[in-house]
Amino acid sequence: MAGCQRRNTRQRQVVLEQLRACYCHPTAGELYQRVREYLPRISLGTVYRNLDILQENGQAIRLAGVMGSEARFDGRCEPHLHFQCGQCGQILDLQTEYPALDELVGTTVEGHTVTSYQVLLHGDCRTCALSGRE
Amino acid sequence: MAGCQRRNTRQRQVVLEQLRACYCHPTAGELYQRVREYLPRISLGTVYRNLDILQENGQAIRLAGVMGSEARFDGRCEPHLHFQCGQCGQILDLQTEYPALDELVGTTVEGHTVTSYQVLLHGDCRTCALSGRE
DNA sequence: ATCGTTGCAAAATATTTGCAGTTGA
DNA sequence: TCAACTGCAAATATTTTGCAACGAT
Repeated sequence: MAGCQRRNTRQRQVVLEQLRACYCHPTAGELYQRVREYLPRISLGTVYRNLDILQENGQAIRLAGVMGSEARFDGRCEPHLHFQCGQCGQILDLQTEYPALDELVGTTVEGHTVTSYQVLLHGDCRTCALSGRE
Repeated sequence: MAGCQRRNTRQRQVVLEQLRACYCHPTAGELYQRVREYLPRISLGTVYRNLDILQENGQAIRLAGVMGSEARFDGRCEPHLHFQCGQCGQILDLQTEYPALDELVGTTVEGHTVTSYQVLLHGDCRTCALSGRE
């Protein structure tokens, strides 16, 4: 179903809307809970299917492999840095820019054409650092 | 079991050995298959448990942001770029270096202390591009 | 001897899918 | 129309865990 004529369903709209409204890089399950406030009868399968389609459209990004075994999603698609705290697990968008990486997009690196990138910084977030947890 | 005295078991040795011997950034299941050639009675649970411990030890990395729903692992821990092909899904290590990011390690970005990072480039690999697939 | 580790099997999680009915273009 | 989409429920896939036996130190 990749090259077909997509329809603009209410479910797809609300999934995208709530993904964008939410700064927490939600898992599919978390997003499902939020979307259910607007579409109580939506199913988790539909959320997964729409997340796949939104990725194809370039309207969502999947962050797999971040701590924990659930994939997380981001509705902000301009390349930007992510930071994940090793203590609280929270994922944050950073404003800091890396022109060196932006310049790779559209070029070829070691023979491979680059169309986008993801950066994940690991460490201890300000809140955890201040609270002195170790 | 995080702060305990680790033992150097044969299972842990072989898991690390095969992770390093393998340039394909294997999933836990793929690694399990390889390790079984040497330790036929090892269980998948043990592979998962050892991958967790190796990550704690800084001897393995769980790749962030990769396509697909299984986690993938890398036994090469010096920071380096990864590239994943959107067509064949293959993940490659790149040699290209990005000092700008190395410099972030040990510093604070927007208040958050950075201890490590991962970069994943997306695009079309040379092989897929040459084979003209779209 | 101690206690971290293992294999096994079951449980818990997470994701995908078949299908019949619904709906957007 | 009619093919894309949905809800539901079942199927799969992935990861984690309890437990008794084992083995490194």
